[in-house]
Amino acid sequence: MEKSCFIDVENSINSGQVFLWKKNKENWYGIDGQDVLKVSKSGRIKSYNNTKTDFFRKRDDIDRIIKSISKDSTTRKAVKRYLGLRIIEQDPFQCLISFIVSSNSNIQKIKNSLENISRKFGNRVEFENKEFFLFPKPERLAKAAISEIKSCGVGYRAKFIKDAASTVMLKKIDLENLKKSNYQDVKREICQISGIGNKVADCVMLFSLDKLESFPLDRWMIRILERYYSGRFELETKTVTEKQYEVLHEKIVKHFGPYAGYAQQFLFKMERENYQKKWL
DNA sequence: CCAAGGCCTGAATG
DNA sequence: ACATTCAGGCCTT
Repeated sequence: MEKSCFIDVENSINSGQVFLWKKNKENWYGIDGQDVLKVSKSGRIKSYNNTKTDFFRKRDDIDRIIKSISKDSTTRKAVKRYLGLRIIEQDPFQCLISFIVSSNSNIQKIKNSLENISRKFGNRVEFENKEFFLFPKPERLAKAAISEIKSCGVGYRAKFIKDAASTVMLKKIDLENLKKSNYQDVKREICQISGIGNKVADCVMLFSLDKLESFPLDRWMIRILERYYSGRFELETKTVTEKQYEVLHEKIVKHFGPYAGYAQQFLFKMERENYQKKWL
């Protein structure tokens, strides 16, 4: 198979980008907003209601991107090991809520909470004789009681979820429109939603708003930078303050270039596998 | 601008 | 058993 069109479905889904996915025999089934996707081993997509989507970003010139981000031996190793790993372009609202839920949490729990949210507030559909719950629309979450949202296991994030849903419902923020804006503007916009800081914003922007220079800096990525790039990306404070995050991101884009987000995904995947962390 | 403390929750650790 | 810690952070003092 040609390198440029190969998609490693398994590793792409199991890399902390999406959560509402499960495997059934050879295929992966997942929720993407108001659609259900079935992805075959080769990356062929069949969907419940044919929403237009480029889920695996086939439009990206992956060879060029890989060449562009391969700036050091660590990245080159990660890219080689996880060839076919892709950035996923998912439904923006689902992505927004997913990463609000993700803060101060872990993959297992995020998945659990999101499944509860879909089951409780999303529409039930049948696809290939299987039952699915679509991701709830903004209106539904906006009008939900905080206590109802809390019952999904999200704790103090319940209010963030409700507020974020209201913000989208009232079109104070137009997610689709943000795809056309630049990195700085989008980040400023969505960081106004409470529950969304730098890291969550970068995830939302990278995985749903077409901002490939986003480089989510969580504990893992900080650890990776310390371990493999000693000195180059030094933190000047003990904790990652807002200012430090910004400074660090500038250095990162200077090093990895405009597709830094892809580098992040390869590095993240490699390090998590090294530590045998569980995925979905 | 930075540091410290609090926050839901459940799995892991002592 | 039971308490404490920790996990893909963020918000408030």
